[in-house]
Amino acid sequence: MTATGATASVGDGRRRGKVTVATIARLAGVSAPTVSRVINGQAGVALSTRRRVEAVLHEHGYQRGDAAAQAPLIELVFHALDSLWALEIIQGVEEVARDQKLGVVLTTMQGRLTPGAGWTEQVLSRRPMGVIAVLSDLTTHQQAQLATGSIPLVTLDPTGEPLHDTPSVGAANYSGALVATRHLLELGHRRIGMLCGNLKWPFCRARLDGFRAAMDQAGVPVDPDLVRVGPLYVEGAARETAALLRLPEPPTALFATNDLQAHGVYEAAREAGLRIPDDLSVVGFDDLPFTRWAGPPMTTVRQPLKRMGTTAAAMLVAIASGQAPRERRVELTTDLIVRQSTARPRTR
Amino acid sequence: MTATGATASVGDGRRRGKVTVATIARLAGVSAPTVSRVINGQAGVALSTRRRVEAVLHEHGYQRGDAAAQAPLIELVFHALDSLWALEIIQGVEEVARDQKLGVVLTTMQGRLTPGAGWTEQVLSRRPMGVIAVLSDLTTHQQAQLATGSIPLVTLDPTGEPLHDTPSVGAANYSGALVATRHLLELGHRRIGMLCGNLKWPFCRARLDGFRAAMDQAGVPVDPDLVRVGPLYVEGAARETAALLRLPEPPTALFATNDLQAHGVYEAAREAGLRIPDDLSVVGFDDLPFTRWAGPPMTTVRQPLKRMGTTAAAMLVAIASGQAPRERRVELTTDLIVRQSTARPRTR
DNA sequence: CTGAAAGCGCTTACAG
DNA sequence: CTGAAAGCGCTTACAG
Repeated sequence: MTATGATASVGDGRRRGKVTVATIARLAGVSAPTVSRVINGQAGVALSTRRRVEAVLHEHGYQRGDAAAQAPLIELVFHALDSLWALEIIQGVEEVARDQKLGVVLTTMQGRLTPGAGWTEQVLSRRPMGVIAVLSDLTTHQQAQLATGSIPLVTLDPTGEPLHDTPSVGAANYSGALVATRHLLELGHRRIGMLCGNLKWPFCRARLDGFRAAMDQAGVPVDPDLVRVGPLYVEGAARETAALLRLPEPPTALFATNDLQAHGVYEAAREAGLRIPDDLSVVGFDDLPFTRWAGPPMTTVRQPLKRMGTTAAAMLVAIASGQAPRERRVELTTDLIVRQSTARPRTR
Repeated sequence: MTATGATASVGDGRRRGKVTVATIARLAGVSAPTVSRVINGQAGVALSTRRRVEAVLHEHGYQRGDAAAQAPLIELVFHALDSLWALEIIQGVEEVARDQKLGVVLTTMQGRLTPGAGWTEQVLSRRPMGVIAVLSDLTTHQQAQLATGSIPLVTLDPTGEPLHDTPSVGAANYSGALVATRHLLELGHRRIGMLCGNLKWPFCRARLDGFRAAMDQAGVPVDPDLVRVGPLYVEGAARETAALLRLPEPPTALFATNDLQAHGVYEAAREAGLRIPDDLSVVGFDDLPFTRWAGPPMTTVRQPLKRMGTTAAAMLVAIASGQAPRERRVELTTDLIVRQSTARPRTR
C-alpha cells in the first residue's frame, strides 16, 4: 500500500492522476461496482466498507472520468418553508443561478434541522455544483459524503455549532438587536422585555446578547421574568406576550426575535385591549413585506435577506470554480426601520 | 430506414427516445465514430457528412447519453415569487416530490409570463420527469420542444388562453367570488365595489364574473365606476381604493381579487381615517396566513393552495408514468372565511 | 453485502 | 475521409 500510495501521490501536483473507479477499487481492496455504489450514494454497501472507500476517494481526490461530471445545479436546503423570509432568500439564490445558467433544486426539511436519510444520496446522484443549507445543518457524515463527492457547502444562518470549515453567510444580528433596544431605551422605556427563539441557534443567541448589551450599557437591569424563549411563530409569541401582560408590573416595550413573533405581540395586545404603540411598543426583526401594512406599521430591524441569498450563492459559485473563499463568514449589515409600533411609554 | 424507424418508435410507450450516438449514426447513415468526431469538432470529416450529421443531431435534440435517460426531477416554474401564495404551492409540490423521491427545480420568471430563451434548453438538458407552470404559460414552440423531449406539462392557474391539451389545476374562483359577494349583500351592502386583476387572466375574469353574478341575482346594479382593474399588489390597490373613497358616493364594501389587494384597501382606509369594518367592509381572496393577524383579521375566500400544489404534482407523476389524466382541468373548492373585516353598513 | 460478468455510450487507434 | 474493432470508465443485473 505504501508503494502504490506513493506512486499515486507523486504524480498529482497538477494532473489529476487519472484516478478511476478501478484505481480506487484496487486501493480500497474492493470491486469497481462497490466503489460505484459508494460514489452514487446507493444503498447496499456495509458501513465499514463505505467508510473505507470514502476515505480512499477523498484521499486521492477522485473525479469522475466521464464527461457530465457536474450538473449545472445548486441545491438549496431549507429548514422550513414557512415565511416570506424563505421566499426572499430563494429570490437571491435564483438571481445568481439565472446569471450562471444554473438550476436551483429546492428541498424543505419540514422543520427538521438535518436532511433526512435519503437526501444525501439524491444529492450525490444529481451531482450539483454545490449545496446551500439555510437555517439547517448537515450531520458530520453528510458533510463527509458531500466532501467525497467534491460538492462544496455554504450555510446561511447555520443552526448548531458553527462548522469548522464551512463558509457561512448571516446578518449582523448582534448589532441589529443592540440598535433596536437602544431605540426603545431612547424613547424612555425601562421595562423592556424580549421574546427569544431557541438559544441554541446562533442568530437567536446573538439577538438576545445584543439586547442585553444595550440594556447593560444604559445601566438598565434586565428583568429575567421579561425574557421569554419560544417558537418563532405568531401563536406562541402571542401566548408569551399575554403572560407578560398579566404580570403585576408588565413591560412597556417588547423586542421580538422576528417579525412573526412581533405579530404575535400585536395579537396579544389587541386581545388585552391595549393599543400599539400607546400602551405597548414593539420592535420586530426581518422587515418582511407585511410589516409595512400591519396595524400600525411595524418598527423592525431590516435584514437584507435577498442579498444574503445572492451572497451565499456567489460564494458557492466561487468555491466551486476553485477559488478559496475570501472569508469563512460573511455578515451583512442590518438597519433599524422606525415605523409606528414604537413610542414613548405612557407616563403613569 | 423505414423498418428501423418503425422499430424505434413502436417500443417507446414507456421508454423515452434515448438518442445515442449510435441512433444518430444510423439515422445519418454513417458510423458511430464519425458522429463522435462531429460532436467533438474533430477534423477529418467531409463537410457534407458533417452537415448531414449536424442536421440529424439537431433535429433529434441529441444529448450526451452517459447520464441517465430521465432525471428524477420536477421543474416548477413561477411567474413570480412574491407572495406567501407561491410558498404554499411550493410546499404542496415538495410534498409529492418527497414521497416520490423527486427533486424540485424552481425557476422564477421575474413577472414575465413566459420563460426566457435559454430556459427550454436547460430543461431539456436536465431531462426532468415533467414541468409544472404556475401562473405562466409556455409559448407554442416551447410546448413543442417539451413534447419532442416527451416531457409532460401541467399548468396551475394558467394565464393566457387555456391550452388545448394541457392539463391544469385551479380553484373554484367563480363560486368563491359569488359567495363572497353574497356575504356582503346579506350584510346589507348595496354599493359594493370590486378590485380586479388583469382580466386576460382567467382566474381574475372568473372572480369578476362571480361578483357580477351575485349582484345580478340580488337585483343590485353594478356601478361601473366601482369596478377597478389594477395589479395584484398592495400599493396599486391602495391607490385605487383611495380614488374610490373620494367618489361623491363611495362604496361601503369592497371585494378584492386577492389578499394583497385587500391589504391595500386596509392601508387606504387607514389613511382616509376610516375604520374597517365600521366604515368600510372588505373581503379578500386566498386566505394567506397574515390575513388572520391583520388589524382587524380579514374576511377572505380560502383557496387550498397547498393542495393545488399536491394535485398538480400528482397529476404530473401520473401522466409521466403513462396514465392518461383523469380530467383535463381540476378545480378545487374555495371557502368563505368570515372574520372581522366585514359588518353591516353604517346606517346613514 | 459483494463481485464476476455483461452492458452501455463514447472514443481511440488502425486499416483501407 | 471513413468504419470495424478494440478500449475506456462507469453501471447494471445477477448470483451467491
